[in-house]
Amino acid sequence: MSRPHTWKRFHHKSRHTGAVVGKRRDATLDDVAHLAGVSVATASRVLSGRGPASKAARQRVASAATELDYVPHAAARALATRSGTRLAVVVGGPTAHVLNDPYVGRVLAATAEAAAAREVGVSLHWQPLHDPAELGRLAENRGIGGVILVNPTEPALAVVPKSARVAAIGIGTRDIPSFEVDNRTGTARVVEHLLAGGRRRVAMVTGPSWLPCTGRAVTAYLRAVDEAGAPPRLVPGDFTAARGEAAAAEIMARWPDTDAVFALGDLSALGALDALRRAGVDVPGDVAVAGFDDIAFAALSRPGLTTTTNPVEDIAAGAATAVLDRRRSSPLTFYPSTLVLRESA
Amino acid sequence: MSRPHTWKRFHHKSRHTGAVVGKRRDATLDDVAHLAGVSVATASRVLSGRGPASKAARQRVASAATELDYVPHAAARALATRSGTRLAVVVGGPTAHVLNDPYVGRVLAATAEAAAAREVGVSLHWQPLHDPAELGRLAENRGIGGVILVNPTEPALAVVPKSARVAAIGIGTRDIPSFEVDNRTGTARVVEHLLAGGRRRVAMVTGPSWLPCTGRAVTAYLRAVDEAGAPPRLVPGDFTAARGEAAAAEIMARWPDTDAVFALGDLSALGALDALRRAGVDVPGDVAVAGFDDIAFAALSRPGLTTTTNPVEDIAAGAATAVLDRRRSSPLTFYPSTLVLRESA
DNA sequence: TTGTAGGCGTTATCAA
DNA sequence: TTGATAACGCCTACAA
Repeated sequence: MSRPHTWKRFHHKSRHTGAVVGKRRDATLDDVAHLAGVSVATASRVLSGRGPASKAARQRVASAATELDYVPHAAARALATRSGTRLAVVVGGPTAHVLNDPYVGRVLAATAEAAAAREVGVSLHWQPLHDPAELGRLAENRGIGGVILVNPTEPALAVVPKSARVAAIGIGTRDIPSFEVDNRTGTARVVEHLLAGGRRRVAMVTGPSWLPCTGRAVTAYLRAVDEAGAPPRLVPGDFTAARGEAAAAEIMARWPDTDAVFALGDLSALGALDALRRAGVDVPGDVAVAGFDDIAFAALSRPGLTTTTNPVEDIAAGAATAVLDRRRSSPLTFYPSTLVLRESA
Repeated sequence: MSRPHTWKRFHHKSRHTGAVVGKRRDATLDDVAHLAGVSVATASRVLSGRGPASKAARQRVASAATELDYVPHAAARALATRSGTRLAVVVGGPTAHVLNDPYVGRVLAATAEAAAAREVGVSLHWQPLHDPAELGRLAENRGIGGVILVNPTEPALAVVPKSARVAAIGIGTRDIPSFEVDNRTGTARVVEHLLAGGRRRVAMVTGPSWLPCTGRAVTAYLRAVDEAGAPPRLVPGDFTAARGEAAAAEIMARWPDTDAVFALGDLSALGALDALRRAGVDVPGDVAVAGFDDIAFAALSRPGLTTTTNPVEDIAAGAATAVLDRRRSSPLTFYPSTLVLRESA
């Protein structure tokens, strides 16, 4: 209970008054253990939550820790536990330019917040399509405690070691839990809304074909129009505004009687909307336009863009906490996509 | 040169062929040292770049390291060197909502990329205005190797320990190097462009008053209009589209002969543009509108928004590398703001 | 210029 | 349930 050697008592209550205080050594596990009158081993068990500890010990260690304002040293813990010190966010895409996508920014910010709460950092990486070598190297990196795959491709999923702590957004496998926008339902809602508004010939501008979620949305679209006895009208897209413009022109040339355009991705929808209006088409009078994602500008465009809003931050946070807490989560978690009605449809 | 004990030779060339390989222990400094035939100390000196080492040793260690595909264990290094394992991005603002700002996403993504190259992670934090206590705690956290302050306030700057490795974006001090958009020049360019286009009564919608860069831009605006003999017309703003709308109404009510509106922040500019058009004002015929920042939607709006583009990613990367490399950089680095001409002005 | 050895702060093993 | 003690992988006096 008492130490044979003198112990430099460590105590600094209410340090953070806003003023710059003299730099003092931060509290260490030793400090906590001594203040609580137990061994470091016991203190460690209590604070890390693993291993046995008596009610009494648990109590004393806990109060000692708060008393000393103890914060575990992340690096030391990572070293001892071989757990890695950061969470890698790996984004699949044709070029490194995807890292500048606002969507990636949202995912990264939410991930970083969740990670910060657990004393871990985040790093950002680009995963070239069809070249998963870099991903393998990343997953093996000892500094990396977990990986969040954003829009991975099949080959990328295949190369991730089964041992790694991984979650995915966009598509997963049996071994890799994934956190998804329920864009099947989201798409259905949009198409149903268009049909309910009296539109009978609804065309769809898809997303890039390599993106798994594109397939799910297309399927949902085809099913919805089929059930309504409406003709399927598909045009490939890539989420860009430019492609949306071209797609709209293509649609009106090929099927002049089209009365609604649904684009997977708001940028494409806005591009289509713009192209239609420039061509003298009244939106939503002649043709309704709807998008997907509810980016900030959807509310700012004139007319406002009817679209679907997705809880990207929740999804990213879910994936991050699943990885960080090593939770064995269900292989597939869907987050609801909600229709947002504006003037365009 | 030779070890007394048997050494489990560690060697795994070309592991990363894309296939899932059997998990093998990663190369450690010991492995490198042995392969190079030197002590760990020497290997460490060579690889960390500090301390003396003979040409020969340097050479052998280097090739051994690449041969073994050696990557330093970030946690171990951080532990030994007390350097921290992640970079904190701290964003000042009225509410935690600022963390969802696309601008923050850009900064974070660029920072995370720069950090990833140095085996460190990034975490994201909100700094409430006028309550720097949390910042002090953060700067003391042993896990944090550096701090990047985004739009800090004066009290926040004051509380950062001088010892900490800190850089700022938005405003700095003598001790805290800052990396800035040259929005004085940027503002001048915009106003000059408006004047050159024949506009004589240019109103400005400012940014939030607590933001230091707002002051710089306002000063530049006042100077530019003064030099042209034009009347100063200032209306407070907060970067939001809603405020831009209200500001436009305010401007036209107060100074009906205004022929140009310059808003600090594209969202406000777009809001103003929208309000003007709804009020039957022709843009740019009657009134020109210009913004600042060149957000994605500036190009998508109709008419396209004339604005200024800023190298946010470069700025963030500059701040990050300055902190990570412990570079003693000049106290103030400006990045150019470039005029982007579109239809609105 | 080099090597030996002692931390850095936690966790985990193994007796007690 | 507890407490020594040996890792964990790297850095760095210090001595050679």
